Parts: sequence; structure tokens; C-alpha cells
Amino acid sequence: MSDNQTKNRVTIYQVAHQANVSLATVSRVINNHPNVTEKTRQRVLDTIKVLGYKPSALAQSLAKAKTTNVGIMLPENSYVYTSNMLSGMVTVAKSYGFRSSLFVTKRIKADAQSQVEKLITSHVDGAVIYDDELSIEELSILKKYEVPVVIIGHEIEDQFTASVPLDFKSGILQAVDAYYERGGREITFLQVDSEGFLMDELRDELNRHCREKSMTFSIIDCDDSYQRLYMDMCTRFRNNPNTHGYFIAPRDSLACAVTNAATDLGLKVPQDIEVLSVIGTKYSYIARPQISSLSLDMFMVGSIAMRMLTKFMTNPEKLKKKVYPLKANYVVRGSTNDPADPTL
Amino acid sequence: MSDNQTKNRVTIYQVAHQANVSLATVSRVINNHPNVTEKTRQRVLDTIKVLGYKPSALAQSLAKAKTTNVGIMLPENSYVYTSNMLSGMVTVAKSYGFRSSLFVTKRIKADAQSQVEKLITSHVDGAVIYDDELSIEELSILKKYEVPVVIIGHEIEDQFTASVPLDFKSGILQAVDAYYERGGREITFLQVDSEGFLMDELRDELNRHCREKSMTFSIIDCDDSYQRLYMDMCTRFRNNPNTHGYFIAPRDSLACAVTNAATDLGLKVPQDIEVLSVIGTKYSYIARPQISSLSLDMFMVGSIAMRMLTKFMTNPEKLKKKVYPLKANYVVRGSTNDPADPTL
DNA sequence: CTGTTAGCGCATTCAA
DNA sequence: TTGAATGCGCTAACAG
Repeated sequence: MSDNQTKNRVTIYQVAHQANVSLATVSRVINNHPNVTEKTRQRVLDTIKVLGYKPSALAQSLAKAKTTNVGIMLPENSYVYTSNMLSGMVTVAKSYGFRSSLFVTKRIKADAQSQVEKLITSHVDGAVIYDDELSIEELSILKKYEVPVVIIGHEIEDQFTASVPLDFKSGILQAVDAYYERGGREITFLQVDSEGFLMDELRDELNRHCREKSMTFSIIDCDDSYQRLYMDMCTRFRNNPNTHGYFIAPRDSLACAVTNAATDLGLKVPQDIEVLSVIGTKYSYIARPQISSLSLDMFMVGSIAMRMLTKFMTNPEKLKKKVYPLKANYVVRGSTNDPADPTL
Repeated sequence: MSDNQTKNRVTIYQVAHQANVSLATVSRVINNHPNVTEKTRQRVLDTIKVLGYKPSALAQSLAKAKTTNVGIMLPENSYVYTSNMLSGMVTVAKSYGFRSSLFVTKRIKADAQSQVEKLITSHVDGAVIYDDELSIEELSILKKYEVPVVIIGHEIEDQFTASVPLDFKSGILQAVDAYYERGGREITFLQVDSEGFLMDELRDELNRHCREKSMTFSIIDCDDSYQRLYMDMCTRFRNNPNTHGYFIAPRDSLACAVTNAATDLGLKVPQDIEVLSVIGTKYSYIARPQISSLSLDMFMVGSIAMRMLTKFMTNPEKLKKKVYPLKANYVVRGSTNDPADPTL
């Protein structure tokens, strides 16, 4: 089976021979070059069909020094929002005629780096990267190979790098300030091990902000698992029946772990405790109580990033805005005490 | 930018020249061939490092007629369970040294076919396919190119095809029978437009089964959207305040649309209506009330399929079981009236 | 142990 | 309009 690629693959030579033309002509037909008689073009097209010839993207890429292949780099753990993002990227890439190669990275720097190398050896024409572990250094390898890259999450910009920074910060601060306004002083941040530095930055910023306003800011370290967090919160609430405060969870499922644990132990949400999910998905409004969250359509984020990349690859000078910041909106739902949002 | 691949790419020639050896020797070093002096090996390794040489997977693949590239084919719409499956596939592929190319298909036959062609032109060494639109015919093209394929969802087996059939049927029937035993007679099936024939088969089987037991079996056509289904169910329940019966939804989010609409309009779940989700994910137990569902770890499904593929590609005779059926377990939760499951 | 050579399948000059 | 020749970057015999 190791030779399955060659055994039965019809090559351009066979087509040429069968159609009584040179392989150059076949190549011209394949690539829609003008200088071919309609007659011979038809003949070639026919034998292509008869032989079931499919050009080898491999050989084409090698000869053209172009792959029509884009790389997509994502953290290994798959969440609803990353899969939405991925979906957006792949859909757009496909519509522009690009194939998508997926590179997943563990939350370890060495792995991220090795994936960047694979990106290079894979000869992708460009890449969209959403990976918190990757610093600018790692990405500089890519620059050397002059492969256009779009970074999601950070603001980076140079000759071969564009970016789609994501702003969750202002939305969070808005939510926290609203909480402060109505008298709240107690913030609890659920910290998952190595969520990436997007979330780390958020935590630090939040910490600073709370300090300024002299609110208490505590951190709960937790696993990235609904079940375990649910258990932990249950024991927590059981040991401390009059818990109150404002809980901030990185994602819907973890936010639900908090609301469910609270509800199941007789605490009222949002009367006793309030809960906010940083990255909201549709499960924000499917859950009961619905979760107040920051809303940003990650499918759209992925689409935009990939659209930027295609422009970047084919027409770099046309890409005016190399930085396209996106902001997540704070959407008030039932898990916080904010005055009801009239838009709901 | 169109020439970015060649411009700065260090080739094997440059390394050979710099290290004062022939390109064959460099190739040997790269591929860990034994017959190289430790001294020259080091010299080559050093200059590789200095020059920052990265072998071109493209040229390698062309020369070796092997790509170490696997194709993954999935429907375009991304659900939690497909992304879990994808995650499992990619993780395993990576651990075996394969890169993953993603091919997404619209729910249209022509598109599925064109993606199969891309699979061929892409020179993947093998592919895992989960796509309900693809019949055996379409897949036969792959056979001609002798590319090993693992199909998820259907039972197919021949020289170049293995499969991981998924059995949701027996679980569903078990649930429905239990409903029958406790006196229930009214089944309602939520049918999403072109969910694929996995779900279609299930519906037909269910219909037959209900007919046999003289239960009523009605179908509600609905969109693939939580929000719209929620609205539809709301008006339905409003117009019909004493609705009862057993609702079967294809996925958690749609099942939640039913339970939420019911609950929000004062109906009790599971006292008034019961709800079952066919493909259950963690949102089955995150939602309130929790959703009874068929449970099958799709990450595992993806992992298994990909592991089969790697065996299939490298050592086809070693793959004893070319069909590896997986069965989804019926897990009782709060949305149905089954006697409580002691395992919970 | 190392170098020479001939492809892999195709695009693209340059002649004809 | 077409064909012959060359090369993309690398591997794999085959010599030496």
C-alpha cells in the first residue's frame, strides 16, 4: 500500500500520449491557457475524462511554488467557540479555493514551536493562527519564510503579519463596573490552568481594576472540566451557605457549573450570586438561568481572519487595514443583576 | 508575494554546498539513514541549523509518493459532536506523525463529490470520512486511487475501506420501548432538513417500530436553529396547553429548545412532556432539566477511526477488524420519566 | 561511507 | 498553436 500514490494514478503523460499531444498542451488545457485550438482542447478534455485524470496538486505546487493551501493553527482542546472559529475559517478558505491544513498545539511552548515548523515544511501559502502560547518570537520564524500570517487575539502588525485583536477586556470592565455601581464589591475569577495569556491578561487587568476600586478580587483555580468544577462549587457552597459575590468564568460550560451548583444547593442566581461567562456561545442563552456573557460571533471572527489572509496572500497591497480589531459585547442575561436589557 | 515559497527557502543544495557534501548525504541525514559518519552527520546537522533549513514536505512527498497527510471529511455545519470527533481525529493523526487536511462538505451531493476529488488531487495517504451525503458510489472513486478510507457512521468494508458504524438505533428503540412500557403512546420526531441519512434511517425505523406497536408517530419539520425551534415550540405549546407525549430531537441544543419552551410556558418536563436527544454531548447534563440522551464519546469515535486509518495505511494486513461498530448508550436523565438510573 | 544520476508530476520558458 | 527542454526540491538506486 505504500506505493498507492503512484500505482494507479493517471499522469499528465498518459493523457498527452493518449490524446496525441505533448504534455505541455495538456498542461495548458488544465490551466485554461488561451493558446490552444478549440479542437485539441476538446480532444484533451475528452481523454482526461476517459482516463479519469486528476492533476497532482503536489507536483503543481512544486512547479509553481504555490500550494493553494492555508494552515490553521489552534489549541488542541476543542471548545464550542474554537470550533465555530474553525468552521468560519475553513468555509471561507474553501470559497476562495484554498485547502485547509489543521495544526493543533498542546499548551506547551515546545509543541507550539514544532507546529510552526511543520507549517513551514508543509508549504502553506499562508496561515491563520489562534494560539495563546505563541509569542512574537516563535512567529518570527515564519517571517523569514515570508509566509503571510493572520493572528487572532493579539495586535501584531508587520510586513508579513496581520491581526484580528479580540477585545474582551472593555466588555468585562463594563460588566464589573455595573456590578460596582449597584453596590457589589466581591469578584471571584475562575482560573483554568494555562488557558493562554489572553485569559491571563484579562485576570491581571481585572485584578488591577478591582484593586483601584477597592473591590476584593479572589481567584479560584479549577480544572477545565464542567463536572469537576460543579463538584468543587457544590462543596464550596455547601460549606458556605451564604456565599455571595460575582463569579467570572472563562466559558459557558464553566459558568453553568457555577450556576447549576448554586441552584442545586438552594442559592438563588442572580440574587445570591451573580455569574458571568467571558466567552459566550449559544449555550449562554440555552442554559437556565441564562448566562450573562460577552458575545462575539466566533464564526465571524474566523471568517474575517481567513478573508484577510486570502487578500494578504494574493494582493498584499490591497489589504489596507492590517489590524482589524473586534470587540465582544456585554450581553445581559439572567445570571447577573443588571437592569434588564431592552433588546432581549 | 506569489514567489514567497522560493525566494527565501533554503534548499537541500545550499546545505550540501555549505557542508561540502553531496545532496544525497544531506538527504541521508535528514531521513536518519544509517550509513553516514558521525562526523559528517554532525557537520551537516550544524549547517542545517545555521542555515535554518527546513525540508520541503512537497518535494519529499513527490519523490516518495507519500505525503504523511490524511484527509478528514466532515459536513460543513459544525456541531459540538462533530468538533469533538474532529478533535479526536487530529490528535491521533498528529501523534502518528500525520498532518490533517480538512474537507468540509455542504449538504449537497455535487459538493460532496467535488470534495472527494480534492481529496484525490491533494494526495492524501488516507482519509476519514463522516458525511451522510456520500453514498458508496461516490466513494468508489477513491477505490480507484487505492486510498485507504475509514467511514464513520455506515458499515462498509472492502479492500480499501474500513468503517466505524454508529449504532444509535438500538438505544433509541430501548428508550421508546421503555416509554411504551409505562403507557406512553405518542412519539414526536423533530426532523431537521437534510440532517443526513443517518437521521433519516432512524426516523424511518422509528416510524416502522411505532406502527408495529400502534403508537402514534408524528413528525415536526424544523430548522437547524435553537432560536427558531424555541419560538416554534412556544407557539405550539401556547396553542395547545395540554400537550403531552415523547419528543425526540437530533441534538442537545434542539432538545433544549423543546424543554425550555415547555418549561417557560408552564409545562412540566418530564411530567407533561418527555424529551430525548439523539446525539448527546456534555450539554445533556449541563442543561436543566438534564436531557436524557444517547451517549457516545465522539472524541473517542474520531480517535478510533483515525487509529484504524493509520494502521490501514501503514500495515493493512494487521488491521484485523475492518469494521468496528460503536453503540451509543441510552442514558436516563431528568427529561424522561424512566425510573432513575442508579449509576447517576 | 559518499557522490552521481535519474526520476516524482507538472509548469514554463524558448523554439519551431 | 504546439513541442522540446529545463527545473521545482527531494529520494533512491547505483556506482565508486
